[in-house]
Amino acid sequence: MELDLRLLRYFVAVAQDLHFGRAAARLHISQPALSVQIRKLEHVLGVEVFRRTSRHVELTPAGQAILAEATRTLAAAERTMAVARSAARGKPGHLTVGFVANAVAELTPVILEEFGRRHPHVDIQMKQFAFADPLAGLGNGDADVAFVRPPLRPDPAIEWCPVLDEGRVLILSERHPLAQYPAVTVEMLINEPFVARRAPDEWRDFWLGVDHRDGHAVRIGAEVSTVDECLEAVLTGQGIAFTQSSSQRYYSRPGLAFVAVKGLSGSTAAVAWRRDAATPLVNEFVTAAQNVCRCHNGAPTQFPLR
Amino acid sequence: MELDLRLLRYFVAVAQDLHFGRAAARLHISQPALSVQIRKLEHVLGVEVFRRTSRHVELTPAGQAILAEATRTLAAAERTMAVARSAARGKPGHLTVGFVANAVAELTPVILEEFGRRHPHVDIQMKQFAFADPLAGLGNGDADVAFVRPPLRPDPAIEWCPVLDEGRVLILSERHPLAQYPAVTVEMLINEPFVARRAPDEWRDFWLGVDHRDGHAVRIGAEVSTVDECLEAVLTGQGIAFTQSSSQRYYSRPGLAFVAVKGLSGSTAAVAWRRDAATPLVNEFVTAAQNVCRCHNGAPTQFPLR
DNA sequence: TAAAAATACTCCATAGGTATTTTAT
DNA sequence: ATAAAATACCTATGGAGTATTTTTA
Repeated sequence: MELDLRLLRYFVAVAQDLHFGRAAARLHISQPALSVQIRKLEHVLGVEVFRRTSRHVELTPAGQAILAEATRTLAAAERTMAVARSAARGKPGHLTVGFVANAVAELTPVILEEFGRRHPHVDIQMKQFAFADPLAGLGNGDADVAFVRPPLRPDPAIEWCPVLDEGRVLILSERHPLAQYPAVTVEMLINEPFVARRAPDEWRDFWLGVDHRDGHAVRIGAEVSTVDECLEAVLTGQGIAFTQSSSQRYYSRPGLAFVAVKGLSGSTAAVAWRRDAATPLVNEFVTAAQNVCRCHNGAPTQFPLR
Repeated sequence: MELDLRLLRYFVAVAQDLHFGRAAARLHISQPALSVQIRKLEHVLGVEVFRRTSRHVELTPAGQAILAEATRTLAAAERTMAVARSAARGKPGHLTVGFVANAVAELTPVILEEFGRRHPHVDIQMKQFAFADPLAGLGNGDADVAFVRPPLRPDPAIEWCPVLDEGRVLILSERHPLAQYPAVTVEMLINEPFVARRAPDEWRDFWLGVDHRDGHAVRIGAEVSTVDECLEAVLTGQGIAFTQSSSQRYYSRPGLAFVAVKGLSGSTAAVAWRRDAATPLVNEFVTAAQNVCRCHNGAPTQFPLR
């Protein structure tokens, strides 16, 4: 019997949820169908990948090792599709650029244009990633290069260089009492419920402003995975949140208010890449990003807080 | 519709043969089934991958770009299977070691033992490659590290370090008149038919001794892809061939004679790896190879011609 | 005109659905 | 007692086979 990608997709889904029913729902198939396919995968691979009871599902050690490879394989397949799409558009080259939220804001199109001028034959695919993956696909090869925002878990395989420094501001419903203030302090927000980003700890904590709370625990009003979910939660009054100041220009919408926060440290946006996948194209892209950033008021670029 | 590995396997097979009928035979399916599946792949990818008439099949530019990615994807899948097999044997680590012919001869088991002593949790899979791939799987990720034999086409992604130097000798049928000589010169072989290895030019030419023929063309008696095919061709008198002298100890068999060749340059065996996939395990393996090679009469090890 | 790819059809293996049972907390 | 995974059984999509037609060098 032969391995096929469907089995790997199903495996990864279950590994993420550790729950057959929810994974099945996410895959748009029934739970029994998923159970059967996972058993088939285990037969093909010759190992149990999950240890499961009716109450608990967990990866076996073998499953953990296989998960890493399965993820890479699926990324390679994704890449094959991406290259095909590019080729279909008559572009022999291809570069997938990962990003989170609004990438490097106004600099994004400038960098793409700069790169495109030098490499007209390369098709660029911008691919957005949820907060859960602050490395924007660099971790498993889903992206060749990415616009990310530190803090990132230190990883010797990943290299990055800052492109843009900007402040952080508070977003809240315009009906919230604090929305009237021209500026607030973090102390004034200690007891406010926050919208938390579902992300690795260092990232989640940074955006909750944990370093500025003097050890006070955070009240969590909602958990979100994407920018739009975050704004939705803020608009419906489930909580408030910090965001990079460029959000004012990218995500402004009726009912949403932005307020300056005194003393709050800023956010850096950076271009990042894998050391072990630094192809000439990737290097060129990084160079383009650096050039653009140097042209805009020194390096890295600073946008005024409006 | 979703991509699946079967389509990629079929695609790669046709791309190799550029002939639907022969590829289908190699895949153990019928020619119409293969035609249908390739069309399905083209539909999934959204591009024509082959330009074909009833007389000619060739890759389109898109097909070429996609072929490279498809190969990588299949290699990743292979690797997933390999890791699963290792995990099934209770080994959390995995390393695929590519090699051609008899690798680094007597040093091979010594290196494996040395590495195994330091990394008992790692499962090593030795994988042999035909002459067509002198990089022994390093090119597309089929191997993590490999025992190869220069000359290799210069490739900035590949690094290697010599492990073993040995002479080259002549192999021929023992019924061949020259088999009686204690030694011969290349001049004596100018008009002899040779068994040629199906391999990239630089490799093929090296093993035909082209550099020692003063521009004289080589008569080709047979073309072969593997060591055993080569020996078979030599035994049946289709031609003679040069080989590394350790072949005498690894491939000696009834009817086969080995004769020294005066003035013929030697062959170097080396350990090689990809710069962009130099994981700690790979580095450790290379180190083990270097240590072993240093322990055996200086570096690289020299075996006497017997 | 001959070799090879494409089409037309038939069949069956298997992915996936629904209904139900088993199991562990 | 109950949530969740496994089993049983059924349906239908589509992969592969054989026979045939179309195409081009």
